[in-house]
Amino acid sequence: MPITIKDVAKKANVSPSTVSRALNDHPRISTETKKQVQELAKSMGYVPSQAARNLVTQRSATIGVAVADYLDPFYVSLLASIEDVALANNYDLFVSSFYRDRRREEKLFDSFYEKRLAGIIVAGSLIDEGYLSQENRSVPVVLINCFSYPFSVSADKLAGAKMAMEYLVGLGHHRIAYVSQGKPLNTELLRLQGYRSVLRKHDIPIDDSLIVPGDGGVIGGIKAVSRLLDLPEKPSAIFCFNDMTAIGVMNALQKRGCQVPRDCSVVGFDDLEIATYYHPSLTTIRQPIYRLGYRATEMLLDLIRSDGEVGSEILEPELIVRDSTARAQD
Amino acid sequence: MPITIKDVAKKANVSPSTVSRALNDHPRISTETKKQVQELAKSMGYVPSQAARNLVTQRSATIGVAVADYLDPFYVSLLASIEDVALANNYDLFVSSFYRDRRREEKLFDSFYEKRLAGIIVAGSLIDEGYLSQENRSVPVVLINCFSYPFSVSADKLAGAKMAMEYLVGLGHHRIAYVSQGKPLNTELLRLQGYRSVLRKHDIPIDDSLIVPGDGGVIGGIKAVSRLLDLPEKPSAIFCFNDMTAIGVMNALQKRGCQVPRDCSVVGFDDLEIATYYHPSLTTIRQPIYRLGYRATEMLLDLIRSDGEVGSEILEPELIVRDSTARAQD
DNA sequence: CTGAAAGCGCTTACAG
DNA sequence: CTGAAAGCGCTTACAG
Repeated sequence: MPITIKDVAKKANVSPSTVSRALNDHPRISTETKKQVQELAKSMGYVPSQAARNLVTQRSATIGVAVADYLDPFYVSLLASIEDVALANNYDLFVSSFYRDRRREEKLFDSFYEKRLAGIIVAGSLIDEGYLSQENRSVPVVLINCFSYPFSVSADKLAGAKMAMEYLVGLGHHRIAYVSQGKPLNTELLRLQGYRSVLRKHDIPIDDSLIVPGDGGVIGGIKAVSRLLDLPEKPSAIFCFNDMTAIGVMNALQKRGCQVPRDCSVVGFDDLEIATYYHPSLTTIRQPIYRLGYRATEMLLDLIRSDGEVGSEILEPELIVRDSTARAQD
Repeated sequence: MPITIKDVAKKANVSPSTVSRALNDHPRISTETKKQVQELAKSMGYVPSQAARNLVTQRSATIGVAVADYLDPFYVSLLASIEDVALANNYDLFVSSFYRDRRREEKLFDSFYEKRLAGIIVAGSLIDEGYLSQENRSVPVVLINCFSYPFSVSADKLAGAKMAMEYLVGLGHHRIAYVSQGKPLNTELLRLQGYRSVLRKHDIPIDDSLIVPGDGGVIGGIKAVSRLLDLPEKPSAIFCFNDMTAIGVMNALQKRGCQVPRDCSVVGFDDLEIATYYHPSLTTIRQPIYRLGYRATEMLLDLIRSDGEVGSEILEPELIVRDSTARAQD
């Protein structure tokens, strides 16, 4: 059994109250007893029980973070800045993934709520504005990349998709495919909207057979390619939902003897580390990952501290040109 | 403020004890009141406080998982099986990374202990057997890939390294480099031991300039290559600490105009998803990732339930031949 | 089958 | 500056 505050009190010949105050640097306590108690507690290996403390103070210093997919480095990279801000403010993190499964996301939220966490950040939510109906549960929730939710930080997916498409069109590509995530979420619909609007703007006809579903991961990209290469008229460029999809796409293209970028250009979305190191390196739309996590956490801390009104924030993405794109051939 | 058991009791005109029993499916309670209370609680949106429950029952249904690096998919893949076993046994997971930093690992352990978690799994520990000295803190700890710790599950790194080296030597390679993780951990030393023993066995002289440090990630692999390509006599094959390192290595080789596998063979360790999808696909040593996490969690549950003696377990790795390796040229 | 009471390990007004 | 007491939200022997 762990050592309790009473054990320390007994050994120090003081009351539990005094031990508590000593350990919490309370002002009204003599420097002497404070130091004595602190040393004794340490030597006994005393570690306070967070559960007991949270219960009595009615607050918690833990933030819950739910990410869509551990295996997508985008979400994992987000954790770095979330952790930086959280630790700097003496919060720690409870991280979990819901594997792009709505049920699991709901369960995760329940389990966070049972723990009475101070607040929750969800990245890649499938519930989206659904969190609004949870407002009777009094816990602040901030979403990343769901701009329709009032407390959220997002990269501008529409602008990002437009950049990618303008760039490809500018290279002379007319048959441009889009490999989606396969789920009709906001973040998906905005990319698709960008895809369509740029084509329309340049009077390029929209061919729905060039819009194929992926799954947000490598496998989805691979499957998408086999559909695209079976088309009577193949695409000369492929815009992908994200970098993981793009890696699957590039891999499948190369396996089928289709050189990137000579025979087909590929553009991703996210700018993961692997985008730089894949061969060929990947042209992509960089999401401001660090800023996303940073601002989301600051926003959550604001909500925790003051219930203050905060709006949804939108950050600008950036086109990063690398070796997976080239001029259209003819 | 969240709804408490008292709120439900008042509204249901029963005592808090009865509410508690109804919600916990206690046997000695009438089916009728049980159902009534359960429905009322649900309609009121009552969610029990885990902190309060843990405090009074003196146990927790949460397992802490500390992994060396979120950005290395090896660790993240481990989470899948850990989660499977944990959820099947009604435990949930508290996951965190210590970013290959010993201080952070220590802090993480403290923070886990404050939460009085049921047990802890550490993958890629830098503390290793150091956890033994923490035994006064009464929490079971299972390590993954640290076979010198009594409660651990590991892949056989020595055997894995030997497989990789025997395979390369069998292809006719004599100048084989090793890119390490850069830290003198067990898991590293065993690979090095395997590297050396195979060379010795085949009477190939050991050239220490071919042993260069990486950092367990892509960047380390890239840096290692610039050192290797500056050698007067270049290696014809490179054995890498892990797949992430190998990706850095392959990338740097290709950037410097060195074709893989024609000019240089590369072997990784882990068999991450990306090993299949990188171009060229990576020959590697497969760690039984799912089994590692699975057995570690079962072992931890045994410890939680019975304090029973458990030994350290070693699982066999497997050589996966792909396209990053070829016969030596001359 | 149900309720009143004690207690888990803390913190914090309230006295002194 | 220190201690006794109450209480956070639960569970669970102990009575009835």
